Amino acid sequence: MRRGSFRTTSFDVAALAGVSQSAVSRAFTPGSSIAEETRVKVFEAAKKLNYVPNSIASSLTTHRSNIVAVLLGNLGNPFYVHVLERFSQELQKQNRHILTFMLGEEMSTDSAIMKVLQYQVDAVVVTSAQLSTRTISLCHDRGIPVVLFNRYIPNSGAFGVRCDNVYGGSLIADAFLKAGAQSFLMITGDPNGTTSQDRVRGFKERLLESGVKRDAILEYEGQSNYDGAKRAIDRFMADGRKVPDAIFGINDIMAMGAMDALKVQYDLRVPDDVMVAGFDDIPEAARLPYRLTTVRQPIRRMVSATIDLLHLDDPKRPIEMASDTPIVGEFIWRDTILGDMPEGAVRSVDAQTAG
Amino acid sequence: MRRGSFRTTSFDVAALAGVSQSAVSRAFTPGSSIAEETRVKVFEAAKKLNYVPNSIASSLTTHRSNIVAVLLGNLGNPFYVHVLERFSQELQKQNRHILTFMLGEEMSTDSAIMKVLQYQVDAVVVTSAQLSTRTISLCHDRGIPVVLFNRYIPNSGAFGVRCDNVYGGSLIADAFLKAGAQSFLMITGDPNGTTSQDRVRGFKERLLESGVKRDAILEYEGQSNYDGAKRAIDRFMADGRKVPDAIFGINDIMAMGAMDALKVQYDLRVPDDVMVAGFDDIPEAARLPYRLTTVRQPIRRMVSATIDLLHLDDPKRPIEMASDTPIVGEFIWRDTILGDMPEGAVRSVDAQTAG
DNA sequence: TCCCGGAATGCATGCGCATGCAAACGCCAA
DNA sequence: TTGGCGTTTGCATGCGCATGCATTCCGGGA
Repeated sequence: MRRGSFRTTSFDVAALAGVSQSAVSRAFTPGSSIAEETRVKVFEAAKKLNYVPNSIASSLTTHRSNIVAVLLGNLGNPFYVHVLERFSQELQKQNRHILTFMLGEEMSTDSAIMKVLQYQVDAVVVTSAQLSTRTISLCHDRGIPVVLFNRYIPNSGAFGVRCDNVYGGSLIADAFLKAGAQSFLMITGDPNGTTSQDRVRGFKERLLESGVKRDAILEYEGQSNYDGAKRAIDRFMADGRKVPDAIFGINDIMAMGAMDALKVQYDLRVPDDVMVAGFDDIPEAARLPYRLTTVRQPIRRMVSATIDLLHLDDPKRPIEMASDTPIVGEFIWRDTILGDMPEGAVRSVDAQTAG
Repeated sequence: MRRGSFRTTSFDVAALAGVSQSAVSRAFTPGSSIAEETRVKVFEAAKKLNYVPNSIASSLTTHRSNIVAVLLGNLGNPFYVHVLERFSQELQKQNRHILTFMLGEEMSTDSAIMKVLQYQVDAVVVTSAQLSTRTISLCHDRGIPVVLFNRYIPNSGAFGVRCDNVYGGSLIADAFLKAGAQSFLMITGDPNGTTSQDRVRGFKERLLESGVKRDAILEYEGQSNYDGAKRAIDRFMADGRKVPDAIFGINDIMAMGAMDALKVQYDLRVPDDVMVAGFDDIPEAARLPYRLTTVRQPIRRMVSATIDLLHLDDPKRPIEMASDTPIVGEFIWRDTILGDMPEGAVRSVDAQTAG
């Protein structure tokens, strides 16, 4: 525990530079009142001693940690991997960093939030997870903004950033209808997630509106990942159902799982034997064997919007209820639906850039 | 800034419980000397006030943050996504959490390490990134263990946890040879990474030993992700090369990219027209359209070994040089190499469990 | 020459908790 | 009843830095 070699503090630097500890602190604090000359002296001394300011100590006085907690529920869906990557890049630009919490059997959302409070993070982003309203107010009481990414909690007063899933679902329905589909299968994910619910609703309602009969629309549920979709298709086939004209995978990774199962196991051609569409436009959906028609969730814009809502630069601002205006996603036309591109769609050869 | 409602401290709890602040602190510190009765009183008061201990303040005195920094270079390779997930789960079991650093153009490894030092993390795990030996000793000087995951730095005195990549490469070579391949293409990744280098070396040396002529082994380099491999194949084809008997993708995601390009763009059948193998055994490699023959990196074991090396529970222990014994991976036999399974291989229908 | 104002600096203190030390307490044996 | 020991408790202090306030310094204007 020798001082000086083991744990260098601002006092050590101050001594070497011949200034006070406050000066050292000021030298490392942008915008504080210090002469350029002094700053240079301090930096030189700091360099000699390999001094790095201790942000733990700094957080204790400033009440800012420059850490944002991100709760992740399902990295089995690459969408959230791209989201995480994007968040990290954006925040790092602002000299902020991410404390990750992987939710799962061993870590519920609420227990994660308790950890989050301990760590005095500046804000919390929640993706693919349920959250109780009580938990949210626990954060708000401490002045910690919480933003829900890609979901919302009805009647909770807490909103978030998301894509217009209902509208997106209806776009897929339109495209299938235009291509002449008459029987439909939805492969859905977590039934408690508003994301899946809304997409289903938008899709189904549009079909029904257009005169499709209720029993021409089937719904199979699976875990929200590749294998979940594959298994849903297996169950569908095992039930002896007739192959539908069109399958809507509630998200791209599930659409991909379904598509592979159909092609490899059941020897069906896409889109000739069965059409497929997904949702998200993850970069993987643009890959050669898929070329999946989908609705793009604009990751970059959504992440930026989320970070804006965090008010990281303006912590004293009271936490407001974000306006609940979903972002409208683009319809991305690729190769898994027959016929011509509908009006308003985008023909996309390339993947959405995640990086 | 009203006290009590806005920022509840151990003093507030102490007051309500009718004990001293120390008692509150002890109540929340496992193993400290406190009567059960007192602990209960404290917990009750804490609950009433929604008190959560401030781990920033606690870290300041204990010099332990229970945070581990993980530097990630390339989430474009799902291998590292699975690794991150696994690390997070393992550490969360120990009540520790991950501060992520995404390396890239805007964040070099060395600048990430500077941040890491600021945050007083308990340890650092580095994946898919170069690291200067000076940087490593900067951490060691502060008593922060650094473990390299899946790479090593020759002659640096710093080791890490990795798979025996040379041996793994030779296993692939053997399998190709046994299947009668005579011409070979390697799709390689980052030429500075020891991982890619070692796999290439093991593969190539075994081929040369077995009498394959040097000009029957080609090497095309690409970015270490799906598209990088696809583009490498495109270049290979554009160069007018004859399709080789066997292609070794230096990791699974590149093998998958290569395979898709071959099948979809060049209408080749795998393994009939060209055999393919990868490395890692990411869960994606087991998917239906790939069924990729590969060498498994045992993620769970590797992550556990890494965490052990961190000595998180025993911080005073001097940082030792880890023994540089690479873990031997299993050869996973699936469908992308012709003929029979070589001795010692494992026939694997299922994916490696990442979770 | 003197005075005033702004910039730069240092001093002292507090952020919230952990912990060494001493005091207080309870219990049992003598 | 008393002494002694082990267990609990509280007090006081420090972790490393940020910051309000007082002080010093310096230059320019009168």
